[in-house]
Amino acid sequence: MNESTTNFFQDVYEVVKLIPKGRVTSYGAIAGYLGSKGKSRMVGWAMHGASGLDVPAHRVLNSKGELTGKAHFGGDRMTRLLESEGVQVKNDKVQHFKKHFWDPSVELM
DNA sequence: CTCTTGACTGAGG
DNA sequence: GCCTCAGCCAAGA
Repeated sequence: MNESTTNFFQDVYEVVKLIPKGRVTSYGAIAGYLGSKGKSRMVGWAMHGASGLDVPAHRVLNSKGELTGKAHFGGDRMTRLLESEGVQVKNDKVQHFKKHFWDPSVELM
């Protein structure tokens, strides 16, 4: 495995694991915290590979607070997980997104 | 090796 | 609020 690319994926997993219960963040926020925000798609791809790992990918949403990755969890699994953590989800979108938002570049400093 | 796709984002119309 | 475009880069066909 190449260190350049694989490290990014591992870093993403680590950051996602640090997301507190009942909090959510965005692909772009993680990408921006690690390197360039343009890598937001790679964060999404990292989540694709996070399936089966101990990574709360359901806490990672797009910039609008929508559950874009919900389809990859199978049905409403992602929605249920978020609601069970105290996050209100309506029409595949997180309510009070700004309130639940967890920014690694701020929280982790 | 080339081309397309995609769990994204911000800017512009 | 919706559509389009450009930038980002890995994986699959």
